[in-house]
Amino acid sequence: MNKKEMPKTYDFASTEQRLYHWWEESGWFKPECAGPDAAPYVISIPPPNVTGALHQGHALFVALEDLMIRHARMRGYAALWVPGSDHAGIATQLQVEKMLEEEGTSRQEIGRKAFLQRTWDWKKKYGGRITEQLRRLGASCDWDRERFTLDNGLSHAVREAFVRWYEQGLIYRGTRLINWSPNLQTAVSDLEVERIEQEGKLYFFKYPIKGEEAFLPVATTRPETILGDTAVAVHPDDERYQAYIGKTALVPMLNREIPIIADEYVDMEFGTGALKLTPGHDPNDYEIGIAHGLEMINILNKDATLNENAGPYARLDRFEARDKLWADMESAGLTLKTEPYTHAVPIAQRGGELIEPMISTQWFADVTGPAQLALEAVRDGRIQIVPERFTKVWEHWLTNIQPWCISRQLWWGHRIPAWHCADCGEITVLRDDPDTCIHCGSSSIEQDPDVLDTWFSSGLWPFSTLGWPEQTPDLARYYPTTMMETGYDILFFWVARMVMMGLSFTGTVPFSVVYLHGIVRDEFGRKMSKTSGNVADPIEVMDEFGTDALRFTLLTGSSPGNDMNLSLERIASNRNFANKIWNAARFLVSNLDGDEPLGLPPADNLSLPDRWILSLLHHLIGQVNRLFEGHLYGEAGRQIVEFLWGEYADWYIEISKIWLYGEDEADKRRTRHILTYILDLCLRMLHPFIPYVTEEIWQHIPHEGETIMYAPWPEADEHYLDEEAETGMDLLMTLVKGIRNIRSEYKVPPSRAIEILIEASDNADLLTGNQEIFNRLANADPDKLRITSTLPEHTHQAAVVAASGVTVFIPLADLIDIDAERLRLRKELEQLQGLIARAEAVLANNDFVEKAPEEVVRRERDKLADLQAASQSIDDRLKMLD
RNA sequence: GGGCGCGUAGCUCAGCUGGUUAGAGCGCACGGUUCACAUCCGUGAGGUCGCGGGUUCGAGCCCCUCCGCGCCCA
Repeated sequence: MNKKEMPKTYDFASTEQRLYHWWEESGWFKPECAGPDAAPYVISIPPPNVTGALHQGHALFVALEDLMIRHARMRGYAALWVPGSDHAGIATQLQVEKMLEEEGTSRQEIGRKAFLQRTWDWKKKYGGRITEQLRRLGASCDWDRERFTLDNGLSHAVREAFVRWYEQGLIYRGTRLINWSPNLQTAVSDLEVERIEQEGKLYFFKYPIKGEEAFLPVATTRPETILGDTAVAVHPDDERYQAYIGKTALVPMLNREIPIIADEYVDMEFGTGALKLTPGHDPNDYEIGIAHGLEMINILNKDATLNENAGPYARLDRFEARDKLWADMESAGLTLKTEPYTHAVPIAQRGGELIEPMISTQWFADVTGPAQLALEAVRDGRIQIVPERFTKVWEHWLTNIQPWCISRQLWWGHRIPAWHCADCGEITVLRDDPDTCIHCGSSSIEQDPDVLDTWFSSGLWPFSTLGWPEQTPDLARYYPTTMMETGYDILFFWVARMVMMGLSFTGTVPFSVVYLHGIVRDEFGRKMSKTSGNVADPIEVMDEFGTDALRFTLLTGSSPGNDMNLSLERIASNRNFANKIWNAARFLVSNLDGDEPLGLPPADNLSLPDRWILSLLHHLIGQVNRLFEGHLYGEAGRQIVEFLWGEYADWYIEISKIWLYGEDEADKRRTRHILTYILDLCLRMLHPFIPYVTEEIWQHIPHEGETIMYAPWPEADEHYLDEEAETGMDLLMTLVKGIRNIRSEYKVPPSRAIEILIEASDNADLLTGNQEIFNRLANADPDKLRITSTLPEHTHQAAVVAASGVTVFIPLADLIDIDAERLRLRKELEQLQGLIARAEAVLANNDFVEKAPEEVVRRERDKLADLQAASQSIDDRLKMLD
């Protein structure tokens, strides 16, 4: 199309938005482009929070998923990438509450209805920000299919899912120990609780025994929970405390009577060996409490002050209560000592404040059955996890699955579709909002105030976004999806739940591959955080270096499942790479003269360098396809760079100038053809990595088709593999590098053309046929380049390069110091002899010759022969100098 | 306590099913304005692949012990 001038430097800033709009407006992100018979390839986006701003984690998943989708598209799949966002209950509600607070009001004050309206307004205003930012990254999502977890369709799916599980008895309302966030005033699931090490104290005190003077020494990290104790436990084998088992203890200060029990859970080594049990406020104690049928006492209010069960300590904050109780116990002579002690305390993943375990009535999902289905799906290979090692984590978590607390005391979210009857106390759960209680017919029913865990709706994402529970055409065509690409940190939160819910509700796995990426850290491996000030904002990075540079860095700098450190230097060098391709294309374009042949170059009449570069290209294509199959995208990208920069630009383009700047039209034509062909295929392979620069360049070079997005993905063609050409070029390149090295070491000015004499023995024809390479790449003086099969004359004052039986003499009468040259050659010889000794030893080993593959043995023999020839040349040369 | 990962050049990292003399980027040293590119080109220095053992004809890669760092689960 436009063969217009290409500027000297690739200008990503003026390119990216233009191309993105063009692609999007052309409808190329839609799977329908591939036609009705194409096999589908589908990815559901991991929905970012509507409240969110773009961070490098988003940039990484977009880079990876866009790579996968673009690759699939080029291979002819009906590639569908479903975008959308997540309502993020807690995060969003917090944002809006903060806004209300600034206005001097609160959600309680304005009420539920007004609050939800405000939140929707807020969502409308800011919710588009994140998707705009995803576009900026080049994400080729089908935006017409964009979804939001709280939109009507998805809410319908949530309702259906809830009702089904309820009907199956998997969802129930129960009173259990849950994680309570006093700050957020809601329950959170086990997964939303983290543990941090905190310095505290271990408090040792006396547990009085009823009717006796004796006491049982006990240690605890949280003395205030003493008020909720319902037993004291000792190990059944603990000789110290045998006499106490079965007796009754008195809760300090309250004098409540509690039993002393024996349980093997107790660690005799820890503390005093006696354990106080607070089943109402400790997960371990809770388990023991259930096993022993202990009473469960809740001593906390929702704001983490103590309640009436704490007697005189009621209404005190938990930490005040701790101090006061301890002081009182001290006065009462019940304390023993305190010791400094570091222990792990539970904190809220969001917010970071201390979580209080407490007994509460909540909605739970018993996912034991679905978990079993999820386990089987991975075991029998219907789902493959990449990297494979994460299957172990999967196994462990799902085999130890706990009930999932799905209710949240929030307003922003899917309200639980359950109605409580004021008359009979029963619960009504229906697909449509009921007017009356289905149990007693009373109309005094009220909907449960709680909403569902955000992950409950995200768990339905792969199918709810396609229309489930309706049997839509999209659901039929694009479900199950193909690939679930996301961070390993949400394997349980999200992936496991999608698999459980997918299998449970749709009867099929929601996707067949789970690809897990790592966390993006700063260049020294620290987690990026605002407080550390080490956040590399993707938007700023894209402004400075371009989207492609960021994408390519994320893609080639990471390997599956591993964290990556992101450095600006690396991004800069990838910006340089984009510019490098740009300039290679610029060179090509400036040497075209209109009517250019496209497609495969003819296999006959090829020069040695032609055959060589085509051979390398097809090796590369084969390699890239193998790597893609194994999801090793980063390695594939790195290998393409190596080829494009290291072989194509550094060698082939330089050599091509021989023909392009020559007189022979056929040579020119052939060279242009090959230059175009190779660049075209490389651009295609790079397009999924760096979509913008590849498209922009592709539009400048001869091509077929409207957009590179739909240019067919390259397949390796074995006919181009040419070992002979590779060997020949290797020799030529080795000699050129050797000559350049001599030039550099002897400080020959780069501009000075030099005399070169080559004793080529068997390779005379090869070298003579390609002698212009020496002129162009080593700046040989064409009039003084001599290639003979026997030793040339006038070689005394010369530096020497030797490889594979070829000896290059560089007569530099004015520059050569014979002693220095001798020294240089001796060093070289020594190195060669080391290698020769090694190769000889390997080949002398009968086991090697017999057991190693023929190919490996042959290569070793060839290597030895080459080394010996080179060594011989140098040895001869040294003798000549003596 | 259980599980997983990492440790390779000064820095940040690759190294796919074990097979030539272990690579890249950045940094460093030296040299470069010839018409693709100084966001560049050429040359070079720099590694006992954490330690020790084992398997193998052959180990950075597989197995075991240990050391250091990190993560997940309890």
